[in-house]
Amino acid sequence: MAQTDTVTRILDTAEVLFAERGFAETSLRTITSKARVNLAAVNYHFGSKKALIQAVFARYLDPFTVRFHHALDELEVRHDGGVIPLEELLETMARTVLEVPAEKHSLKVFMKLLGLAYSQAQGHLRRYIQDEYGSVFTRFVELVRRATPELPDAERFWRLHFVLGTVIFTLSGLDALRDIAEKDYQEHVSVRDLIRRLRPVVVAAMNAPLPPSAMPRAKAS
Amino acid sequence: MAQTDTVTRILDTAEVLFAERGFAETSLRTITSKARVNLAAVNYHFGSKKALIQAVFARYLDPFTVRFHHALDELEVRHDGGVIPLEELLETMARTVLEVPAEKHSLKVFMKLLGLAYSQAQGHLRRYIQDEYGSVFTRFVELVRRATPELPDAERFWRLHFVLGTVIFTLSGLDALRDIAEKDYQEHVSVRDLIRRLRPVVVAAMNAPLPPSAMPRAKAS
DNA sequence: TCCCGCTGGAAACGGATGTTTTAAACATTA
DNA sequence: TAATGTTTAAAACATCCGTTTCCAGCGGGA
Repeated sequence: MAQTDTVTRILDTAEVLFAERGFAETSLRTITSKARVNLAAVNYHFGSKKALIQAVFARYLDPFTVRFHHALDELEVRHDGGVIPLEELLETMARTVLEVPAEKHSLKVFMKLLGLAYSQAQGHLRRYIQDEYGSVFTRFVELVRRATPELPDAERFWRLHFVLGTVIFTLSGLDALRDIAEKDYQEHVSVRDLIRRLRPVVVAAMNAPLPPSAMPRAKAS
Repeated sequence: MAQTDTVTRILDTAEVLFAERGFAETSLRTITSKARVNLAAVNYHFGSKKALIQAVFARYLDPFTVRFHHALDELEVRHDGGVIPLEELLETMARTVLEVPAEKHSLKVFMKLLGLAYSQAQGHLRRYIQDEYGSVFTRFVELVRRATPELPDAERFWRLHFVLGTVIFTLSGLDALRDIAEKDYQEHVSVRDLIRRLRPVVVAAMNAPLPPSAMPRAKAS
């Protein structure tokens, strides 16, 4: 290893550039020149650009999943197998998301990447994340199910994705929004401020009254 | 004009391809060949690829803004200059969004495009939309302000973007989500179903209790 | 000492991209 | 008819892209 490992220098540079411009708009030449490594190094170490993209995500998601699993284990123990309140579940998730990048990466970058993973077509990425990290999400959803027994399954499914949209959308577009907010309201917002604002909104969204059932033909149950 | 105008044939093809794969991932050659139009036609009629992208958005946003302005005019008249309830404002916006593409374009495409406009870096697009259509949004925000006087300005700003995230995120990723939902819950969801589900959630989110003030120095409130 | 596997550097490969140009046909209108 | 705007065709342009190749250095093990 030189001063810092070539591999990590590539990853550090790539994640920032990807977050700023997207995947297709970031060339390997831009990455390698800004990282001061050889162009061939990416294909040598990762094999391809797609693999680089996945590696960037893995560096965030791998520690996230183990931490989140641990946090959920702890939560289940503390509640003795009983139902865990929704607020605690959301709180735990938020805390874990905050902890992981705090170690040495940027939360902003992490969120932008998540936003990109959803919006950019990049089929391979969605599949990779689904296959590699789907199980944590499944476990979380099951716990949320027990915490909100009054919600029909389909309704809970959609609401979870509603709030997922809120979080990813807001945090991934944070810079632009923050600029407007600071200009108009002379108020500096940190990511933690945002999460504090997010909490009551998310809880209220999950607990909103059910919509009028508009099934074409009502059927029993 | 031939069978259908070359310009509209380009726009029709481009908007679908852009929505499916994103801007950078869609080449002019793909567009023109699928539209059965000459490659040079795009640069002849629009000048550049950037201008094509903006034209695709303009075809949706131009009729949207005039309709939305009219709807807001009507709403203000009906309430005699008084305060318009939040529910009616949201309802009006939803109705307008639904009406515009219904004429001859796809709502799904429209929503995917909006999602792309936010997520894809494409600085020029965000600037174009902001400059060209910012005023309607400003007017809407001002009406929402009067409808929610108890909300601090900054809080309302963030909550509006929270729900904006929910809507755009959900509707732009609709296809993927719908596939999962139908598989897991044997339930077909139309866009209108989704909006029905969205309404109580959005209202609850806007009316959520204020977060604990975490200002560095607490001030009486 | 020789050899081998790993890393780095420079260059080139093959292909795709946005754009421009030149040319000829076609349609519409004055 | 003449002029004008539109469309097609084919080719070339200049870049930029991801990827591959070749070779020089380097390390430690035989």
